[in-house]
Amino acid sequence: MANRGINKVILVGHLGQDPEVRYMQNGNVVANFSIATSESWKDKQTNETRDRTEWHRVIIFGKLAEIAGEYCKKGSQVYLEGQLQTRKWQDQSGQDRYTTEVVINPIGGTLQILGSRDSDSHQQPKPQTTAQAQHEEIEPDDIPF
Amino acid sequence: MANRGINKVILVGHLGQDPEVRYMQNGNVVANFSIATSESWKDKQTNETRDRTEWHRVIIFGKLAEIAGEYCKKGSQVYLEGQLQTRKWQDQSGQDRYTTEVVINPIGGTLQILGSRDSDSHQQPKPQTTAQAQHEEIEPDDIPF
Amino acid sequence: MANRGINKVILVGHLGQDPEVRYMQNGNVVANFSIATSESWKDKQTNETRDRTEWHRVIIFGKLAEIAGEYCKKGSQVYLEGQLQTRKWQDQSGQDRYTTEVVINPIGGTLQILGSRDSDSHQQPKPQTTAQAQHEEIEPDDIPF
Amino acid sequence: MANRGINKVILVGHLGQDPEVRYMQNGNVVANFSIATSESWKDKQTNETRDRTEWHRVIIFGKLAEIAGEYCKKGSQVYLEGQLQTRKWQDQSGQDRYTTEVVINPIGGTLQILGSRDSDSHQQPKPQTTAQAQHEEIEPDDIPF
DNA sequence: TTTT
DNA sequence: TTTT
Repeated sequence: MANRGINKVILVGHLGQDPEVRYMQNGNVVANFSIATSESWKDKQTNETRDRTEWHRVIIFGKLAEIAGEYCKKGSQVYLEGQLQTRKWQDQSGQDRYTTEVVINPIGGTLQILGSRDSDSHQQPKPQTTAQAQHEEIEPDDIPF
Repeated sequence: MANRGINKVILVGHLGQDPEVRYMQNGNVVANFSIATSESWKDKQTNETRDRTEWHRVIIFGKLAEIAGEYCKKGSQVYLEGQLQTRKWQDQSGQDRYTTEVVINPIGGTLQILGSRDSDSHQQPKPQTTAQAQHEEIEPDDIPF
Repeated sequence: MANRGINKVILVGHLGQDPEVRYMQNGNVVANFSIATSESWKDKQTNETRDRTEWHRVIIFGKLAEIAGEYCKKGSQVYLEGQLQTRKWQDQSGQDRYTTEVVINPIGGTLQILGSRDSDSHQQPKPQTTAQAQHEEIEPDDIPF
Repeated sequence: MANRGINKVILVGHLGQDPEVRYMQNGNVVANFSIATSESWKDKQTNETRDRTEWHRVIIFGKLAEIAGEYCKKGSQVYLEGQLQTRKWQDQSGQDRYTTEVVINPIGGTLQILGSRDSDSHQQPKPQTTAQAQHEEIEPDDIPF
């Protein structure tokens, strides 16, 4: 458990679709989704406003995957902390291909659902959906949000 | 402009009060507020749920201070990136005192207002208030949120 | 174990003194030290190079405290990840005082010793001393650096 | 210049090769290299120590690219902060391919060369080579490391 | 002093 | 595919 180096990704963005959750034979849970981060800037040459959206493939393991499955949906804004991982696979023609994903593990990873508070009127309080868990050993009744 | 070391703070929390904005004689703008971050956990000994809220003093300079003044208010949820700075001052009795603050400078600092989207019903879209600027040289009309 | 908000500090700097390590009656270990982060910049008015060093009080719990005690010393360069915590105490005159520290807990916290490689000549490779542990449950023989 | 979302990568690792630096016709500078981050852990099933090295493609623009070209080399340990970007390209057969890179821009990006201090003997202090620049507008003589 |  |  000694590491050499830091491999950390921090994203705040919106989910492009509902998470896909799979329950493994060994009890593990895995969730997948993509989230978008956008930036816009004014092009100094043309004086036009330009825009770029980046999509990030996110894969979550363990308790946070369950939380994602239950509380995140298409359009949810989340804060997450994970690490970069590039996976090798073969396409139909047998060629090597690589896909880079942001992996959120129970240890060191974080997921929080943001927002949930009506920003203009506070008259209608809603159930808070901000959530976080950082550890596999959490008991289900530990998730009070 | 060469640095030795990294001094970085990342916070997501809610403002405890409206930002206090001051316009300096030299045109600089400074904004102050405090934000709360909370964590709760189950005490393994007593089996009780416990809770701790941490308050952080935030001071913002430049364009981001103006944005804070205009778009942040008490209760707003924000993402911010700044650095730790401990300031020495004298109390009434002349004794040295120290206060640690999170300073957000135009270069390297970030402020984004989160949320603004109704998390349950998407029927009534609201004006987006998520915002960021990272650079002093931004023209006012560059802030489109 | 649900949290509201993110409270994260990332520092890279050098220790100002050897860590002070205390072993508690309950078996817990706590280490303290300060680390310096410096930045220098050219003052645009005076055209002089200016310099500022910031000192951060760090407190470490658990296995990472032991690692700090054994492998960090005055002058060591470290990467660390912790959270801000402001502690209230009373001075001799009974007045409330506050001290802000960077707390590194076994869960979510990180400590890595940097360097160890001669940056000028690569002829004499040295044993790598970069290290990290993020979890209390680490067995002692798991720390191979 | 308003952004929606946070896209941030923090890496500490060693360069796999000397940086490749290209000077563009318009005066821009671009540097490329890969850096490795490693983690090891004990497999709980087999009780064996396992190891995984992740390689990250890094691309740097502007002044930091020049710094990388001059001061980084194969084996250098660096701290860097950038953002994820996935680039689409066509392979020889015309098929779409995607490559994810960590992009370090002058604004918001950071590069620091770590180490430079002999970790075992402190008798012979060496010139500090830790360095950082965060801004395009830096004059060459601003880089004192 | 926030938020749920 | 998100969000404003």
